[in-house]
Amino acid sequence: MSAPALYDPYRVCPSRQLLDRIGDRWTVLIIGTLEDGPLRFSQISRLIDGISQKMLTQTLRSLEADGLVVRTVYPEVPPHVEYELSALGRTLLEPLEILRAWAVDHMDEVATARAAALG
Amino acid sequence: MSAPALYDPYRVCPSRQLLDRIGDRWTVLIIGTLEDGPLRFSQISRLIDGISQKMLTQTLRSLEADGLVVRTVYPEVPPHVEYELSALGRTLLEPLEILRAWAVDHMDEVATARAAALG
DNA sequence: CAGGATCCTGGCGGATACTG
DNA sequence: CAGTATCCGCCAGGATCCTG
Repeated sequence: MSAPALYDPYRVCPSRQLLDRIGDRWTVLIIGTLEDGPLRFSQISRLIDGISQKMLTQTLRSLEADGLVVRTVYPEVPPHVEYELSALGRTLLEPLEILRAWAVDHMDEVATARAAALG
Repeated sequence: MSAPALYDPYRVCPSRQLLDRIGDRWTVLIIGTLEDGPLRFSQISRLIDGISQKMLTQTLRSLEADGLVVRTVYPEVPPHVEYELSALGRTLLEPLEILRAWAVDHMDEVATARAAALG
């Protein structure tokens, strides 16, 4: 790193970081499950069919590091860990809902266009 | 494909497709450049510093196939091709702006949390 | 000018096995 | 229960060269 990068996408606009955050395959799904309250690791795992435990752990850790999710460990045997949205994380729910609404309203048009593009 | 996939993320919720669409590194940036009107290939290329010509072509083709962008070829020499947002594409601007607003308002908190997570 | 075709690499993410 | 550790396939995406 002799010189600063001429092009650092993370400095172009702050929304780039957000898009990286929510663009991955699991983040939004996990946030969705936590919308109604705290859940345990195994509960999230069961709610999101198809997620590997590696990716669940990894994404939860990342969400925690970003301050979007709070992780609470109850010192019991067997272990009991709960995850819940932080105040910051909850502020993200509304933008995501708006995005979801757009998808519900327009993704059939996208699907139609895509199908037409093939024919 | 002897049996249908038990877990097809594309059927879980329509917003998954949208997130795949806008989650990649270039889609939103390209849509952003087209917000104020049609542009030529080389103009977009110059506005988005760091994009390879392969990814620009590929993403534009994909946006066109999804009906979000309209591609117009003017039969001239040298070639003249313009890209602009479709009506459908323009409806996506508002949700994206809301997301961008969230990023502007809160990404510093995320950055702070992330920094604290390291120490 | 606006791409098409190729080669190549990093790292996302799945599978599996093991642990306190 | 809630993870950690390891191996590995796949492909998004960059670099490069070529063309109508």
